[in-house]
Amino acid sequence: MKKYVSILKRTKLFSGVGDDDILSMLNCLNATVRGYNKGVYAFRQGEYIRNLMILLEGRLHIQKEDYWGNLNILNEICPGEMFGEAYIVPNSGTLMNDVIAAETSTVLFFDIERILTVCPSACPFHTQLVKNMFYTISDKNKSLVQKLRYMSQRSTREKLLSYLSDEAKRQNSSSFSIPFNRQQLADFLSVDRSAMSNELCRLRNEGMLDFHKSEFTLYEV
Amino acid sequence: MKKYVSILKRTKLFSGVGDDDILSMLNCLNATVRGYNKGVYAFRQGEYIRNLMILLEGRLHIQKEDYWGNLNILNEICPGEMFGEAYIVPNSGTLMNDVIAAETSTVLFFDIERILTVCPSACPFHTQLVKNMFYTISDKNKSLVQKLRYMSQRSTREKLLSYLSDEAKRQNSSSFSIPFNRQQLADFLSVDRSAMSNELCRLRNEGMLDFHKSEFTLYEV
DNA sequence: TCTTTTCCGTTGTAAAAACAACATACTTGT
DNA sequence: ACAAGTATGTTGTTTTTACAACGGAAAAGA
Repeated sequence: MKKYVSILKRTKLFSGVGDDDILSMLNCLNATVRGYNKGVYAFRQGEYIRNLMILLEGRLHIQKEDYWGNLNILNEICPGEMFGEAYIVPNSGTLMNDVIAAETSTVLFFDIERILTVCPSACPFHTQLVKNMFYTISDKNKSLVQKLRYMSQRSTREKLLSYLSDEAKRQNSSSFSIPFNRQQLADFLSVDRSAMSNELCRLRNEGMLDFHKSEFTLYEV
Repeated sequence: MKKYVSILKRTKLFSGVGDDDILSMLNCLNATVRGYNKGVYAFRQGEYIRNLMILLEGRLHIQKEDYWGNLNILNEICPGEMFGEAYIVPNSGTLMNDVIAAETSTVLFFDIERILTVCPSACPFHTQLVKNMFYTISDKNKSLVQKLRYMSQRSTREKLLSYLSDEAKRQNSSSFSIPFNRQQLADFLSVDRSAMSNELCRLRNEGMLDFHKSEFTLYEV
């Protein structure tokens, strides 16, 4: 468990907590670790989730496949990110999506009840942890709203532009890279790959942007 | 403030807290009340939000209008619901959407820092409040993911069917009513109203469902 | 009750996306 | 280095949606 402390100290959840305290908190919170090979399902629709999780290594995709095989990547989890927080509410039902390891991944499992119920005065960092957890889930909430904004755009062109301009703003540069290949980006935005590829090239021809692989550059008008 | 206790005791946030305790907690949490007439903007894009809010009476729509005037209702807030939780993270930037009173509304404002930082041992219900708050935001998170699922459907037909079947499941009946008129439903699903109306009638002709105004009935295959 | 406004369905047209199929460039594994 | 597999761009066709415009029904207001 010790080898993950260096990762955890950089996560939002443990921000402001010292190394030794992280270790003792992991014990206190009943944390366990599990690995998933690339392409393996970590969780499947219909399963019960009773833990809060943090991705330590690798990359996870939260996705949903409909009756006709259309795949939609609802979210991408990167190392240090927390997930599963939507299902820890008592009687919240079963998981509605699949979680698949886009790369070989390591996941940390928490007992959420312990975070929320253990007397805070017993552990000096407990208050900080609750605060961090709240900020984290609040942040995720915001990014969901953000994605909802991309998705609410009517055309593929607008979906692309809203996503790419947000990404440029987020990375603070008109040149940036995205964590998707074409098919994944199409799935993320819920559009057809070839139509999207088409639109990207059209935008390039119009001089609005340029790209090589997953590196994009946006141009002013 | 006293007159709102009967509303608050039925909210998720104050679930399990007694009347007297609610009153004292409102003081402790620096709660204030403000009213908005129907059609008035409660908040506008670009404003800073530093509070957590609960809608006491009325109905709010969280919406976004793009450059070309397309309106998208991102969410509907009903009495007892908490909102604003995505913007209380330090340095989370300004509000990205508009909040408009769909009906004349009353809103309760909290100081979020007090909830998270005041020593819990000083107030016996503090732990419960934190727990409730976490469950609430977690639940909202889930409903955002749910809406994302509707939006990720490629066609208007699929968007309608996924939303309506979810609503039927949620209300536990094949006959149910939705809180939108046609234009609002179209905005919610981010599609054209007339095209959606068209698709609804097509579905009715195919015998998959029936409707009068906002009352819907789904049929088995 | 009468008028005005809003809501809903309908139709035709133009635009856009989905789909299918293929060519080329790039990766990966051996 | 070579072969096999994957990713990306391209084109033409079909399907679907957006848009605009309108008529009737229902609701709200005077």
